Amino acid sequence: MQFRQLRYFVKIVEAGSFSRAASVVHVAQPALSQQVAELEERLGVPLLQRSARGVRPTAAGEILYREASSILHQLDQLPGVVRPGNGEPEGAVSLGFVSSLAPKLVGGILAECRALLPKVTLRVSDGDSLSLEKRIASASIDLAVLYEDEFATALTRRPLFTQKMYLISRLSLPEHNDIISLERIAGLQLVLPARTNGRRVLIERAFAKAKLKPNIALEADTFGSEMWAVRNDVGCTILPVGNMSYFPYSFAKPLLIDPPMRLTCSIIYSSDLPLTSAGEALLEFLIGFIERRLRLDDMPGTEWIAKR
Amino acid sequence: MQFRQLRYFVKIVEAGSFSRAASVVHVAQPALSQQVAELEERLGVPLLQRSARGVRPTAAGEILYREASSILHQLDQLPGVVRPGNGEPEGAVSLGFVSSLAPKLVGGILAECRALLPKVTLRVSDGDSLSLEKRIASASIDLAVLYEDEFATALTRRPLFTQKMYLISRLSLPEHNDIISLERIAGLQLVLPARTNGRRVLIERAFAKAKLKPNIALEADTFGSEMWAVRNDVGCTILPVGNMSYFPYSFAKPLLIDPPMRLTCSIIYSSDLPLTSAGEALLEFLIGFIERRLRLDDMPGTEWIAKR
DNA sequence: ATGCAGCTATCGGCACAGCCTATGGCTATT
DNA sequence: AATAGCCATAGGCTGTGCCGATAGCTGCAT
Repeated sequence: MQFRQLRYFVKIVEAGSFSRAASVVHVAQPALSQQVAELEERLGVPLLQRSARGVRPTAAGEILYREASSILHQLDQLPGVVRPGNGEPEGAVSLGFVSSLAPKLVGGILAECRALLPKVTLRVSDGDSLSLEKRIASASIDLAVLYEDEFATALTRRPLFTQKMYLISRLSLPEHNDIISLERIAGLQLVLPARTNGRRVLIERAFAKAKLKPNIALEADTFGSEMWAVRNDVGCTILPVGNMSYFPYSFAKPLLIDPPMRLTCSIIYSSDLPLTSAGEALLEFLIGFIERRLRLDDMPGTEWIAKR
Repeated sequence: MQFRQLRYFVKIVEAGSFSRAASVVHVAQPALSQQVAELEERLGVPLLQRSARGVRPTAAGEILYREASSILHQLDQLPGVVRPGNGEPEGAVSLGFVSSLAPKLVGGILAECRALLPKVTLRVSDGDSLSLEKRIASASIDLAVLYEDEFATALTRRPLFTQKMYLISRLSLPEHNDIISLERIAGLQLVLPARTNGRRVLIERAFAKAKLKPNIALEADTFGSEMWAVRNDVGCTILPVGNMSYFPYSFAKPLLIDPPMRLTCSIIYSSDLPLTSAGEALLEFLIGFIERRLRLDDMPGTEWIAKR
């Protein structure tokens, strides 16, 4: 793949014709034909619809145009971005939040960060813990807030807080003292998210450690569908009670799990390479922000562990 | 600028040495020296600290490493992303929100969008209306929600709602019927955001139309500082009353402005090129989401105008 | 000190990617 | 039917970027 090909392609789409674009980029028209042809071959998709009046992008071409523009834009910014930041944190930082936390955090973070670090541009995405981890590894995002206990060596981890896990079910189970054992849970139908979810990973590991196997009745990837399934008695689920605040439906009393299971929320970033100064500043800001937000909510079973 | 250079550079940083990287990318070591030298010259900054044991990135090099990794990652994704999406919307969409609206909207959007359009990855940024507009023009983001009345021709505009503007001051002003004229306001000290802000642009235009000039006592770029300044009687400001809900401080009663001034909130996107199917889906989702959110808040002086 | 091992920078030569001009085929317009 | 504009193809040329060889540097062992 060539940078030049993308630049040509973008100019051709904008000009609506090979020949007009040729005069814009100061090369002869056949050169553009060649480059686009190679691009199309490489991607295995026709990108432009040729006609006697010029060209129009195909569906694939439109997608490529957007992606390419964005890439080229980043490329243009490089010379400015790369100059060593002197003093005030400045530049772009990409954040990733695990989907279950994103709604609670993102809005406030955007607002406060803009006031506190006005020269820092934030980009925010969400996803499940595993894909966030991958995106950290590939340096596609700088910092991620997610649920995870064990990490690849290339990641630095700042644990923030832990949450006790409870068994949630539609109907009451006959347990003493509101405590239920893993053995008992192994006999129940469970509703859990897919294996890319940090909570799921923790649960699997707890079962494996006790030489048990969870009995998964349904994999529900969005929290809403998971709650729906539990409410309709498809099975039980396991989660920190704090997560349920948005779903005040009628469930049985949560049962504490024995042995206790704690979900850890951390901020991670790549160990391979230090953060930029803007990244550093944001890391500290995030820790403070999440702590404040957490104390505000005061969810049972939640314990703050990060040091400042 | 060449992709090859970025790819080489990234590999060199990861390998910690030119020669090791050379064997990784299967070229001779001098080729890498050349390419990096050219890259450094082009950017005007040394990127690598050479030593007898290998190389370490300089501060600028670390920044470039992050940026380059992210660019190359996008590049790698291209072949997969470009293939025409059949049926369900899929792919990445970049959204921009004007800073004053971002906190209210972003969290909920991430959550609902993930449930509704699971295959769509969102990237979110915020900024003031003018920079968002620029980023739309450069295709660095796909859709933006902002305050603006007049647009460059290359932008398509979907107006969402308008809000009546009021004069906010610390102390009561002796006006009849809670209405104040622009002439009167021209005699007052104002606290307003910088010229890149959509609200500021609207106000400037209203004054210009009446052949008046606003008397700016202070430019306050974050909403918090603006409110602080008004509360401390540095001057008055002009805004939709809905914006003040987060600042329940003691101000005088808002005065309606004569002639009436309405701030329009719109979604914009590039007219040059249609949205991807994921972008289309998100546009419709956003309109619905913002309408619901607005009706929930029920702010006085707000009028929904978008058609479905 | 001296030599060695390992690193990066420089140099000259070569191959090919990518550009140019010229041209041909196509389609919509006149 | 002629024309004007469009894109694709072909053949020749040029400059970019590769290679191998080598020089210069630094830290470490002898």
